[in-house]
Amino acid sequence: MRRSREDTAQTRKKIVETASRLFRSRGVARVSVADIMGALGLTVGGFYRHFASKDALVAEVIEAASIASTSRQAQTAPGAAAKRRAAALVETYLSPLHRDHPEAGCPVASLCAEIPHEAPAAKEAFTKALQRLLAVVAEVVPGEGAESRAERLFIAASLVGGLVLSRATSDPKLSSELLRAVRARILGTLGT
Amino acid sequence: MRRSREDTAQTRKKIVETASRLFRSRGVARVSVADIMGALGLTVGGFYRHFASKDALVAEVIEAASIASTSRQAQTAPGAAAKRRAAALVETYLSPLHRDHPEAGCPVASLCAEIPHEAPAAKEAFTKALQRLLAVVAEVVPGEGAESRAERLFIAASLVGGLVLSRATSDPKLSSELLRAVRARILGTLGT
DNA sequence: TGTACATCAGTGAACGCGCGTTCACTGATGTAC
DNA sequence: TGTACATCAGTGAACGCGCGTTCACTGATGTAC
Repeated sequence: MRRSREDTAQTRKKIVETASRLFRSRGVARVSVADIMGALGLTVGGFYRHFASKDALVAEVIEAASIASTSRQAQTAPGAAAKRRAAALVETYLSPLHRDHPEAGCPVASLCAEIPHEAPAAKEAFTKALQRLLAVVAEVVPGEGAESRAERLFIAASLVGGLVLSRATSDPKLSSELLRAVRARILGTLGT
Repeated sequence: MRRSREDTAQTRKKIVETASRLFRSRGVARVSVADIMGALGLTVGGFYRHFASKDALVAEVIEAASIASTSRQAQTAPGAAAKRRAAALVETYLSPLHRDHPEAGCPVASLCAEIPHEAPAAKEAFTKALQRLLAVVAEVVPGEGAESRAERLFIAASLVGGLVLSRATSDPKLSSELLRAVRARILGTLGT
């Protein structure tokens, strides 16, 4: 039966949040619309009152997860100097906690290899998510020139590459070694 | 009807090669057994004369693709000095050609984000593939100490991260910018 | 403010479809004598 | 070397299953008077 406007808005929000966690932990292709609705105690049919298709949800989820995770990151140690905050960013991003909890982590890292096979809307949402990640890095590695820009692109690539590889490795020793090495080297690059 | 031993061996080899291309370009979850057999002009049923399951094929494909792509890389400029060869490796790995042709490229980069959701055998095959990639980097960035090891892990993470992000971006300018920046920075790290 | 009615969030069953896997069957290949 | 037979690579249809999406239906909510 019909629900109140607040209930409707809340259901929509819950669908996005649940899908966001599921997509990041299990991948877009491995999570069905029924999985998402089932996790909320709802049935599949109702999904289409909120979204035109699964593809539409994917694009919205990427944006929501990206905004949530970058704004969380941007709030870390707001008063501190750039270098100190850079160290905090790198240590958080390449932590065992982040590695072991993709469902609450950076969507750029968890979805990057799946994106080339997704619908155009998802690719565009991902590109914006990557730009948001670059903006977070920019708050911590400021500078106007091409050199600073290149440094930020490099740091973003190293962060994502380090995290993704540490997650994919079945050897726990190699996995922590990767996190440690990439952390240390990025901080070295920054002269910290 | 029954085929000769050579025919049988060749069919098996073709299944692995075709799956290898398809998995790298479209992802494991998005390629069906029927897709692979169909691409060879065969029917699905015959697949199970060669492999116990799709999972078994995935593990074998990761190994085969990894061996093929690292041995190709190891043969580049065999006589040259390490630094020269390092530059060649970085430029090949982070080239627009490699970005635009995942089906013939590094399986570590094309499969890394899908691996956490695959069967254990695939995860182990991937870990070995990553170790092979590290061995290729080691030929070009030699050294015994923990520092050299950390440098190689960092380079591998940057290479994979740079390639994966350049592939996932729908903005062509950002994509080439990423390749260029990561290339330049890795070469800078190596003092080239 | 009270009432009659239109709206629409969510249900639950159904749709066509493609998936991984199985299986009885075929006939050329390989082998034992 | 020649022959009789067992083997098995590949066929094609079928299996149960889960997918994304649709739809007639329900009844509480929102709205128009």
